[in-house]
Amino acid sequence: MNLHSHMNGHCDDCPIASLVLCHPGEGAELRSKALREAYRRVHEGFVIYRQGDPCEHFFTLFDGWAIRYKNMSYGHRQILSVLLPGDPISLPLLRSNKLDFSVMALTPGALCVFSRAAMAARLRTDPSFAGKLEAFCAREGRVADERIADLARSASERIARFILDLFVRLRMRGMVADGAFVFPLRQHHIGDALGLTPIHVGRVLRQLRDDGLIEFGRNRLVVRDYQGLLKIAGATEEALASLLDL
Amino acid sequence: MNLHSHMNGHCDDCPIASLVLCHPGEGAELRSKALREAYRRVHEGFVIYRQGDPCEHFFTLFDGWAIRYKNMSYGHRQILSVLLPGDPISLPLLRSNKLDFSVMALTPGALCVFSRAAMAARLRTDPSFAGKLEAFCAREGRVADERIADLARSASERIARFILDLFVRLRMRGMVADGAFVFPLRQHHIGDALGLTPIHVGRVLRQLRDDGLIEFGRNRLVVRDYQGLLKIAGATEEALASLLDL
DNA sequence: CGAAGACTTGACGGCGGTCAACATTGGTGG
DNA sequence: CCACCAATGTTGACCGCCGTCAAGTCTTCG
Repeated sequence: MNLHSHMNGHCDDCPIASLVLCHPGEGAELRSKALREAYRRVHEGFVIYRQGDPCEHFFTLFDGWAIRYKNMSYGHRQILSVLLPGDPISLPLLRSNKLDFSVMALTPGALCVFSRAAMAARLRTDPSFAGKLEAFCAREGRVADERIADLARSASERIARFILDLFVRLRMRGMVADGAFVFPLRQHHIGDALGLTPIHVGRVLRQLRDDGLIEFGRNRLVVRDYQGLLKIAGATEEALASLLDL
Repeated sequence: MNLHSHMNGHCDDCPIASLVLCHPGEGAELRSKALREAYRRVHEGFVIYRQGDPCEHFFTLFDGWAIRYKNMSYGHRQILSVLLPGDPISLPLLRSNKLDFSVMALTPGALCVFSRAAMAARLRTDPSFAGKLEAFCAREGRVADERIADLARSASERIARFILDLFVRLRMRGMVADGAFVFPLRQHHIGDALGLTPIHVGRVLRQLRDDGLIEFGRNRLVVRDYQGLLKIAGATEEALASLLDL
């Protein structure tokens, strides 16, 4: 069975229901509130949303990887977060039709598309949805605070954390097998996310590989020594996990 | 008239009503929803909330400066944001009774204290309050994204931005006269906020002063060349202002 | 007057940025 | 099948921003 069979299905059958904000919930009454307007495949490099454009839709990334980024003064771009299957493209889209950042697909993938107006209406009438939205907002706040704390961390701490964050989030989604997962990011993406040059990212990754902590090849990364990475990151397993709780 | 006369007043008479989340709004019906349970003065250094403690209250900082910070591995602390009069101590307190950071008063000040349960109830029954909360959340998200973008900025860019942010926020509150404002932060606070050492903060501040962009003395800072600071920060006046829109 | 805290200054060193050359890979068209 | 090119990653040399350490000044406060 292909993931994309979801295209024709109802939200009730969503294979990642437990991860997403948009799931209508249990019960016949709620089921009628499955508001998905469209299922849309996107190709690698597709700009899902462009900074400043008006937009009347809300999206959940159903499949593939995406980045949320800002264009900075003189060409540089800052990656604000990496989006994985199940992540909302942007919670603020529920309230505003314009955003301060862009979102781009990094791999072929798929979106579930909702009407902003319908989501706003559901927010008013469905208390459990409102509560879920609050939980998602709170989590985004915790994650953002941790990124701000990166300001005082060294390159290797930032990179170890970055890898661990993706590792844990992918593991929640069942996308890790024996420490290994698909890894479509280039070194310049890691640099753009962490404020480092791709060259220095390469140096640190090489060091981590030489020390036996990770392995990587084309489009693939393996976490070989989880505890060792945690130590370099200056983090604990519990701290990492609680960041992502809802 | 002393600011603290608010202690005895009703939220209707709040002098910073336009800035705050907690204001009950217009009309007799809404006025009855002024939920403030207490007005509490705090001294310099008072820990308003300690990371991880359970808490059944929600707070608005009514007067004074405060910092929101995390204790990091080995003694260092990361300042996540500087709170000014009118700012909520923490929006996530509306949903969770435990937070991942602490909040401390930097100067003598005052809090308006609310019951979390009562605020949650108001959130369910008052759509305009829910909308206002969404707006505050969205703004915090924009501000956090800008801090994350600091990862790729130099020390002087970060510091210029930091000063401009405080300048604009204080000006909104009528706390700037002729470019000058009270500035209770020490250099080590700026360092803890931006991931720099206090020594290097001192170097950059001295440079900014020597170039005629700012002046500073004990507990006071003057923005002498707003445009020059904007240029160093790599920002525009509009970008700074729109960050803070509601 | 003594002590603690904040700021300044100078010397030194390392982390990470910059630049250039080169290897490798994958995609495209001949 | 091969030539070509673009994108990615690797390596090495060099350097500058910023961290570290230490000494000294000034203010504030007990």
